Amino acid sequence: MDRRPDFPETFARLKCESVDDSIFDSIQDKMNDVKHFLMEPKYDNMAVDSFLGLGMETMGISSKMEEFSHGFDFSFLPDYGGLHSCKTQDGEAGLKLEILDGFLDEVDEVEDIYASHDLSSIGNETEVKKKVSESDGHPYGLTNFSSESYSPGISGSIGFSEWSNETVRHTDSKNVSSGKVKDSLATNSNDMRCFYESEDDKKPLSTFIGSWVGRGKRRKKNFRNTSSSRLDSLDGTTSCVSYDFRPRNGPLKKCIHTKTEHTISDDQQTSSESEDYISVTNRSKSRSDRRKHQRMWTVDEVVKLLDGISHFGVGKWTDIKNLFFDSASYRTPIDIRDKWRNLLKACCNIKYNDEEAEEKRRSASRTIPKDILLRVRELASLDSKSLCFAHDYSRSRSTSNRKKKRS
DNA sequence: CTTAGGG
DNA sequence: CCCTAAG
Repeated sequence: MDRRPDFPETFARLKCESVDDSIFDSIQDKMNDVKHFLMEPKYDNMAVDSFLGLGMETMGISSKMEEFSHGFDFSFLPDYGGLHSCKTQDGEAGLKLEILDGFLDEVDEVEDIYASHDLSSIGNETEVKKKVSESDGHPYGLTNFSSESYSPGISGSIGFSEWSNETVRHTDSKNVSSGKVKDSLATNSNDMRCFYESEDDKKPLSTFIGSWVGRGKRRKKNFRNTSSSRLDSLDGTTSCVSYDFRPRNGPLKKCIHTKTEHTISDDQQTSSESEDYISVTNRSKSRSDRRKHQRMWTVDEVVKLLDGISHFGVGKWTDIKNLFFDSASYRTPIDIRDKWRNLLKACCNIKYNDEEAEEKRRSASRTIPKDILLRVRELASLDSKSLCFAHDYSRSRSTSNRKKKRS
């Protein structure tokens, strides 16, 4: 055996490092060597062996595990058992691959955080997506061309082709492969569904918060009748401090305040105590509490919404949700309907161009691309109810303007 | 259960 | 985003 003198130190150092994330960091270089194996399922065992062997061949060391592991304690690998069990059993190998996938997913999610944190940096987002699709071998390339790329297939018959051309620019016109894959995309609803599912994860940061706090329980009816109301909606099992990172003009400080108080009180307060807590803080937290679970709508989501409306029509919110937001469990049909309503309002602000609308456009609808607003208007013009709403909305707003001016 | 409307 | 009423 031809062990190099520095070899023990290498692993001694490795062992000394804390278990949580540093192990992965240490072996990440080695992982690059075997990355291509991870992409090919048929190399599962090889991949795991190479991964756990830490590229011994390249270090000039025998690849025999028995020899290699002699004298070294690999128990620092959390839950992995010894190396012996790792290398032979398929089930365990699968487990390791899952763990690896988990790591990669984490990388993916973190990058998504950065990507979606700022809507204006869509260019960066596509960059990130490219990187991810390169690094994990998952067909993430699908996300590189946005839903606009096939929207002519659905909405073209209604005449939004200029919209489609317009918006491709917003997402990923740079992607070289985009056109090629786009051609291979059939536009029937089945393929469309797959596409949207793969396109799911443009997650704003609060997505993860949402998945922690569990939207399902929140939807429980009559939960207000329970003694501790929403404080118990987390079921006392939360160990994560929820935090809302979405960009906002409002009092973020206040928001954090109430949330940390919640997490403190969740575990220990009895129901009567929390009742007192509610009565004390009800007034102060009522506003922020109401929108605690708010999640920013990404441009892509709005596009999906518009595609859905042009596909099913206004009012078919459940259908739109099922087909276009199936993977986005946090968007209920009601949420989608509300977003459409808000889009109509934003539309009115442009349509009726008075001073206040100008003001509002700068603040509220500033983040909405103009082509989206154009498309909203076109869709609204096809729907009588939307037209009524827009008309009523603008009228009520102008009357309130008049009242303001008189006083 | 789904949608519409108000908050 | 939440709640409620109506179909």
